[in-house]
Amino acid sequence: MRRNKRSITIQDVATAAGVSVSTVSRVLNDKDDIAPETYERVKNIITEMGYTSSLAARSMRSLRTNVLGLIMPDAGDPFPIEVMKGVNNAIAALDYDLIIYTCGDVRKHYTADREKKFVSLLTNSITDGVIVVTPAAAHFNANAPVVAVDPHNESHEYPSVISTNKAGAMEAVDYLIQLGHRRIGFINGRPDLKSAERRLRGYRDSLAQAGIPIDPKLIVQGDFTASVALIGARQLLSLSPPPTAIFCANDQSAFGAYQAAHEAGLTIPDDLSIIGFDNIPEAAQVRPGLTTVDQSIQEMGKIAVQILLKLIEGEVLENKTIKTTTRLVIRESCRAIEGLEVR
Amino acid sequence: MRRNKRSITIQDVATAAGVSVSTVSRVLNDKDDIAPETYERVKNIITEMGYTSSLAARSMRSLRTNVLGLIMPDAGDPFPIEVMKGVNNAIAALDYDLIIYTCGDVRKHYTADREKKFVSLLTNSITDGVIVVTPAAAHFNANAPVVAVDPHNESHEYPSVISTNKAGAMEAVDYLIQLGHRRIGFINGRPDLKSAERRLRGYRDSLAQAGIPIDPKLIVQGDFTASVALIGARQLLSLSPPPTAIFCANDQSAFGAYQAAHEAGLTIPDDLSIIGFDNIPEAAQVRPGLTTVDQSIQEMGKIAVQILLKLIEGEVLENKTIKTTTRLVIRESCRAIEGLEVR
DNA sequence: ACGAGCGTCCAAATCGTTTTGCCTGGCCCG
DNA sequence: CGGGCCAGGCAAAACGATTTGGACGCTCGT
Repeated sequence: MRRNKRSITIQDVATAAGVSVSTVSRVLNDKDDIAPETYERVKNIITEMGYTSSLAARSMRSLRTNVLGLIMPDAGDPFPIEVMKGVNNAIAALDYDLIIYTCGDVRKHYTADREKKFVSLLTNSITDGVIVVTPAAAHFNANAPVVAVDPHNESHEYPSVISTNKAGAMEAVDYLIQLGHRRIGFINGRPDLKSAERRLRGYRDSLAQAGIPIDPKLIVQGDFTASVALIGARQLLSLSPPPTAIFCANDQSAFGAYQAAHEAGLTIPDDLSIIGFDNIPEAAQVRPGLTTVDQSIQEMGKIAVQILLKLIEGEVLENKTIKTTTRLVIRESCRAIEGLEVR
Repeated sequence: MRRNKRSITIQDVATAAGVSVSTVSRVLNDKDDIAPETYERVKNIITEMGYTSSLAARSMRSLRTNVLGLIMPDAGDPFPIEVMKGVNNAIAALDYDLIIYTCGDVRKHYTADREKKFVSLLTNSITDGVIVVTPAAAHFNANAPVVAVDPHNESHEYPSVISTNKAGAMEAVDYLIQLGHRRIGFINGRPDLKSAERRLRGYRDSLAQAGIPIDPKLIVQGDFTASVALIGARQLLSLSPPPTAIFCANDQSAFGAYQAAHEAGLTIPDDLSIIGFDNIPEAAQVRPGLTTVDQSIQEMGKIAVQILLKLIEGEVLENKTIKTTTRLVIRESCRAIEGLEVR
């Protein structure tokens, strides 16, 4: 095959500087026990030659690599992307680097096996620890700390960051009820995800609390994508009587509902109120602005980083699941009904 | 510090299977010269023990790692994200893995130095080649092939994938002119990016070709973000007379213009036509749907992968810059003016 | 004056793989 | 019956870094 031109090694630097390999190594790692002048000289030669130490060799020898890993589905789903941003921003300030492994579309390439493989791959060698977004596997044989963000289910061996899904959902539905809505549809998320289940639970509990009976026809299946939500929303709007409001398990689904409303000639919020979950950036850009439950996804990524660092430092966690609080963000997609005050 | 429990090595597998290390290695790499029964036995033990070979050790010894790298700014910018998706999808089908290095916000952490550092880091050891999105540096001392997507400027040592920015911009402005617009504003992109410059050039050329004089006040500075574009759009709308249409250097900027129109009480497209560039997914979701120049960003990522693979295989490229063609996508954000037919 | 202590550096071991060359039986063939 | 060949497997040498245990001069205290 291709014969690579050998790259510059620590050896080359050492001979160029007229010192030993180990001396160069201690310069690189800012050890003491080195004369200021040699330090300076070696340092210069390093930058001059454009030398970078091989991550492979480095991480093979020493346990610490100062690299963290992030494993996530890529898909069209904005959730992992937002987590990524949060993680990235949190890390940029630190003395760590980030390696992201993405496994492709959840529905095509991403399997629990791939996930496990990547966790092994990263923790076995290169990284000091990894964050896994919406992990499907319950067990990893990792060789470094693992933190999960929004895992499929909560009872796990690894610590995880999740938001108060149920409370958030209740807040959303409470808001709709307060606006006078009684027939409220729900577009569910992927049923295999714990977070979707919790939101459904919040929907049910909120209605029950208000004494509104639950109509099973008002609950349709979704999978957190706009396209499937579109189908569900059409179904909801074809009921008689149709719901006056729809609570969607995530913002993407809400966009699907927007489109269904558009197709049906309904204007939002006058004819139909819609509320989402997540508060992804697009929620603010869409017209009318989407009222939604903010779960500050980036914040979740940031917290995951903090936990991971603690674990790497050897600290023991007091509790393994960290909950981030949700918050209702009111924009323009909901409206009061039945003569209650408008806006 | 933390004393890691040593992970399972090829040694452990070897002793467990009662064979030598090298035998396990050839099983792993599907070499011949191995008895079917030993192959089977070792294979079983491997899965049983949940062994994964250390990427670090592997890539240190052999040149090929079957891992590609992607280096990109993360930022709030959807462009690199779309490239990422394209790259990822292209790779998922192949026998390669992908490692992504993101350098944080362009305006904060992302510097040419960091970029170079990452290229060295990845090419020196772990990856067989890397793709860099909107690279700022003109030269990398890489030890493996490098391909750029939408580089800051075109005259480079590494091959790059760019779209026909100027032609795309001309198509957009031609379209506006054809709709009867004469006062057309332009919100520029980041001036340090070649692509922005080319789009500006297209804007100028298209106007010149139609015999419309260029009013410098109609060109405002932007930086590819919605927030800065908002300021520029306000500025444009405060001119007298204001433009009847605005061409934005990217979709993000167009969203900024949307907001400015909203603030000014103008409805799109009746009072103001807006056209973008990129065709990011949000462009279809926004109301009214954004007419924009599609540069199929994901496709660019895919092409970058193809080129990179060729380089890795040792092929020589016929030409170093590959252009992807743009295409005008007409949605609802533009309208004919002055009694020309509507829609 | 002599050993201890200190500052600076080096040689060698080590990490977990892949790869190369060699060994060892068994089999075939002359 | 003996030599050559082949399949199957092993031992050892890389790869490029970090870490450990000294070595080698000096200075200083006693």
